[in-house]
Amino acid sequence: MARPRRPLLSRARIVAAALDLVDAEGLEALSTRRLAAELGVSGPSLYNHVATKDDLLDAVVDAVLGEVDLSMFPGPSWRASLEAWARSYRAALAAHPNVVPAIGQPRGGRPNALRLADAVFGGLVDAGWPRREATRVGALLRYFITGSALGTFAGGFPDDAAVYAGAYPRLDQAHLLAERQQEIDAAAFETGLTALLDGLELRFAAVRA
Amino acid sequence: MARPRRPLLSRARIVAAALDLVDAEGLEALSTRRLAAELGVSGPSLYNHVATKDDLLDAVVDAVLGEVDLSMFPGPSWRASLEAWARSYRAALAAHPNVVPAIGQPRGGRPNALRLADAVFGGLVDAGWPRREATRVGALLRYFITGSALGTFAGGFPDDAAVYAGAYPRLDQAHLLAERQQEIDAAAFETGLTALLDGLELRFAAVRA
DNA sequence: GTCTATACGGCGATAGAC
DNA sequence: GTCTATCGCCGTATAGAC
Repeated sequence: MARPRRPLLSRARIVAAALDLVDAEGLEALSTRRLAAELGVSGPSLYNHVATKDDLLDAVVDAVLGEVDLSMFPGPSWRASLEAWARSYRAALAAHPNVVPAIGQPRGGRPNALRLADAVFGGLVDAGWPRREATRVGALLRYFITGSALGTFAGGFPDDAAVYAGAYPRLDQAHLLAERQQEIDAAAFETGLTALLDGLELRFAAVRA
Repeated sequence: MARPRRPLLSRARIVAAALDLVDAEGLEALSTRRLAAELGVSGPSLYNHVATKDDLLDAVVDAVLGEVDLSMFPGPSWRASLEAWARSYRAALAAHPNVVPAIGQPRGGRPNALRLADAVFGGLVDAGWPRREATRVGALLRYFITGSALGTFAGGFPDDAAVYAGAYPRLDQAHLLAERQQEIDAAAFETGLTALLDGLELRFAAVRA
């Protein structure tokens, strides 16, 4: 084959297939040859639509960010909007746990990351937050949400807690069991989100006074 | 050369050299061949002391966690201890920014991660937090700190903000400049830490009542 | 402009000699 | 516990067919 009458590939199709592959088999399974095979095409063909593998990975991450619901902005209460957004953000990452480790290697050029920032910033400013404060609040919530996703979905303690018995006197076995980790993470996210929003309410009052 | 009379390598020496290499040239520069060359040895020799490259990377991350100061536990005030710990944690990550993206791929087996968890959990319990709450508080603070490090040290928006002019109506140019990002991140960390601790004080009062 | 085939250098990891 | 040799995979550059 040479040039087909209609293109077999497109950036969108490549990114979608890459996300499917990562979801199904993990980040390690994403190689250009493997992905090309999945698309019924030869390896180097991808490079007509994608600059490098890092570029592709960035696009995959951005596709996940594109699933974050932003319909809560604008809303009647900045607190309620932020809370809904945080849960929606976390849910999008939870839907693609294998992608989560890749959020650690950003290279810029993620349109949906900016779309998120724009919506949150705008919502906060409309609710009366000073612009500089709104920037910080958006960033700090993102820190908490992505950090939580990383802690939660990217693995953690090994299953065999007995190895550590005695070495860490304050931790009991419950902390070290992988099965327990999931419920700890869910509860920690909820507790942290509430604490963060409570603290931000205090700040909002102080900053408007 | 065959077997030397005294070992040329040790796990500790390998991990230290790997951390130096990553600090100096970034994560991508860390290959078994390159690291071996740095140690004056042949590539496969490393495998006598390290199981896989992932094992090595885990050990490098754990070495950074080993630099986190924990002397604030136990302390007179859980809030002050937590605040000092958060800053010390962030400082350790800031000292090794190139390692930060690797915290997203944990595989377990990081003794210093458990050492941190043990100290924080113990400090909170001693201060009167119920055990289940203390577990969550330790986790949620870790989320915020690591998420913040990732957002801060692992790169972000591209330098050329003009590209995005108009597409994201609520963001002004200040958000998009890389130089601004550092001060935004520092301020967001401080704001978030204060909000989190304020919110946790409310929770502490409620939980003890 | 979009595909194919081929090729290069580097990678993580193993096998076996000393 | 180190060496050398080697394997199979990787990202991707290049050249050519249509």
